[in-house]
Amino acid sequence: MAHDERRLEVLRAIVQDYVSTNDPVGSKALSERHDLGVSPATIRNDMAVLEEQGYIAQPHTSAGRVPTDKGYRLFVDRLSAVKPLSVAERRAIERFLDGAVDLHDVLSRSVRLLAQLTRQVAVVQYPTLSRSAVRHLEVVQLAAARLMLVLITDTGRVEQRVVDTPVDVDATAVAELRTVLNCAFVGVRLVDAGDKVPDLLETAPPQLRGLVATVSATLMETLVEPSEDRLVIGGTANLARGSALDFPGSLRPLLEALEEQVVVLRLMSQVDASTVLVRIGEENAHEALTGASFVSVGYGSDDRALGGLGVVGPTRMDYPMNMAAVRAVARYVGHLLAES
Amino acid sequence: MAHDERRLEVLRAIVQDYVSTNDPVGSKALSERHDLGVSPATIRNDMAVLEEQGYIAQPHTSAGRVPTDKGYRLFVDRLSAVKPLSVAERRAIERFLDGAVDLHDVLSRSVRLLAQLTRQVAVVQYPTLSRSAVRHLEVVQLAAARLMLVLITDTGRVEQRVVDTPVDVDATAVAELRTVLNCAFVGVRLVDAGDKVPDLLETAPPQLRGLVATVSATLMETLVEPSEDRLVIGGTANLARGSALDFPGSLRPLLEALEEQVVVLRLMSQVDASTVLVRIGEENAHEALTGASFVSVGYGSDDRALGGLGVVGPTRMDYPMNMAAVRAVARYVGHLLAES
DNA sequence: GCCTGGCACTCTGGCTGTGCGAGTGCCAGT
DNA sequence: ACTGGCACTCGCACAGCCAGAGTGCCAGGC
Repeated sequence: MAHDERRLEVLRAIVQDYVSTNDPVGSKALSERHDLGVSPATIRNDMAVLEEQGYIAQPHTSAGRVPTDKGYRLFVDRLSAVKPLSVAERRAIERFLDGAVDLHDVLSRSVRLLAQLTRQVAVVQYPTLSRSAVRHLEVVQLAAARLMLVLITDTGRVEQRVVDTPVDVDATAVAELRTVLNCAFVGVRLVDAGDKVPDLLETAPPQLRGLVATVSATLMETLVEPSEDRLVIGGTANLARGSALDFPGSLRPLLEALEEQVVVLRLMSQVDASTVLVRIGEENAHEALTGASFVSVGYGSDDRALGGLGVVGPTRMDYPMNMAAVRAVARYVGHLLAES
Repeated sequence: MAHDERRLEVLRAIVQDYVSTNDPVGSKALSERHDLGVSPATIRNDMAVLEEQGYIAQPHTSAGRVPTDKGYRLFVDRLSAVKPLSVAERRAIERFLDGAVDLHDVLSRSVRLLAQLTRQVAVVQYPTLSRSAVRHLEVVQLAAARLMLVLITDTGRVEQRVVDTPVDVDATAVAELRTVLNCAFVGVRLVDAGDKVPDLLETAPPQLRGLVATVSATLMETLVEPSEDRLVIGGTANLARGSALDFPGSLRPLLEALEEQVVVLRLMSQVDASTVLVRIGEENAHEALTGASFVSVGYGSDDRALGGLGVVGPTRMDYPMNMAAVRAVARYVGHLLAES
């Protein structure tokens, strides 16, 4: 039916206009700015139907219409083509990210880049420990009965813990411990490392068993506890751009939620590397994120997502652009981490 | 002269009232809320003088008076006693910071703590690399001609760099390199490490010289470049509390300045561990910080400041409270880092 | 049956004018 | 040197009003 089709076209036009102007859009303005081939009156009828179906709403009687969350959802699912980035933008990404010296550098550059590209708040998750593998384990002796354990993952993360041992340890024991640990764990996914500990206790030379037992307790704690999934956040200044308009009350709850991290981390955990995940307004099921949308995707080599990254902004955002930017940056970060 | 003294008393009263109520304070309100022993009319005369001297100003004719930056300065320098924290607060600090497992954990807990305590934006600097000493240097072989260098400082910072070598390296060379580097650098302040490199080149076994040369170039870069002085920032949500009132335009410039980090780092570089540094409004000589004050202090064992921490808030802040909190947290962080 | 132009209606936002209250500065008196 | 009194100045809040934008509905045309 040409009928329904035009109605969708009207919805698309409303979303586009509203996103770019930030004014509720009326039937007259619509017919002027878009070639819908029908008069404002007809558009009004369509709008009435769209409103009844819950895709748009009017803030006040006699103001224009505004897309609802449901309207944005339809737009994202059916009406928007992901627009490819311009060559200049691609080049900017490369220029910006090349030359990063370590993991933290890669991630903090990414966050700045993403914030700049999208003019939204950018969020980048550190590679999840559980999905990384051990590249190296280092044991440093700090004192007679105090060791420092340094874990280096294949994604470049470095984690350290201090361990107090019940008895003094001598230098050769430290060296042996290092060898034993590395033989046992290098190349092993952290998620599988737990299973290896019992074996290790059996196969280790007798004189090391006590030490290994002490150390592996701490190790397990470091590896298994996924609590420390860290986030880098940037571009919060972008929130204060159209603030009063976009976030009704204040942006405080949103800023708080971002700092809490836990909300964002939960979202990130649902992400995979192949499709861009969009959460719109109420869909986030979190009070502070009312009025906010979340565009995210996993990064990592094709088979497994090491972590996620994305942007947070008002529901009134340019979805195609944000989705494109997020995906492009994620791809590039994935490559960078794969080759280092 | 009892005259001048009372005038200062009036200024103090104005600052206190204004900070707590956020309303310009008038002569009548002053005489009611404080025991100044004189009538409003007299206070008016004093206020006229204070205004002439530039300590206070009135936003509009016939509104009360508001302290100027100069007024706050005088208040901080001469009129305020640093109020000691309550026992409960001290205990809260301990409870909050104990149990931190590594450097990042200590600092991010501190930032949260400080933000909560002061209800301002909190800023904590990572221990400056140049003032730290080498605890351990680790060399990990990633591939035949690719090494990873891991630097661990006595403050718990870990820095890593990947080095590509011109020729393949074998495992024994890696082990020797590790030994050589550690013998040479462990315990050395990073700021002094540069001088050691030439010696190292001479004393190293001949077959290692090439490798040492390659590696030390990267090493120098890591050590000397102080670019990577990192910051942890938290509590930005507190900016959005009284926002409209405290930061006239919007908080965007302030948020941008905080994310830039460079402005804050410059301030941090002036900090030492013994005195709390307060920068008020215009004193910051940075446009974005107009209307903002900065309270900071160095942390570290007594002799040297490892880094700085502080809070940023509106000039209209409770200086004594903030100064006390900042100092207390800095002390505690200093202890924690010293003993680890 | 769908689209269109016209019309009456509603509601918000901005503008103006007014009165009130808060606060000041000055002056004369103690 | 301090105090009480007084006239004056503004900003703010409130009410009333007007204009503009946008809608819904209806009757007529293709």
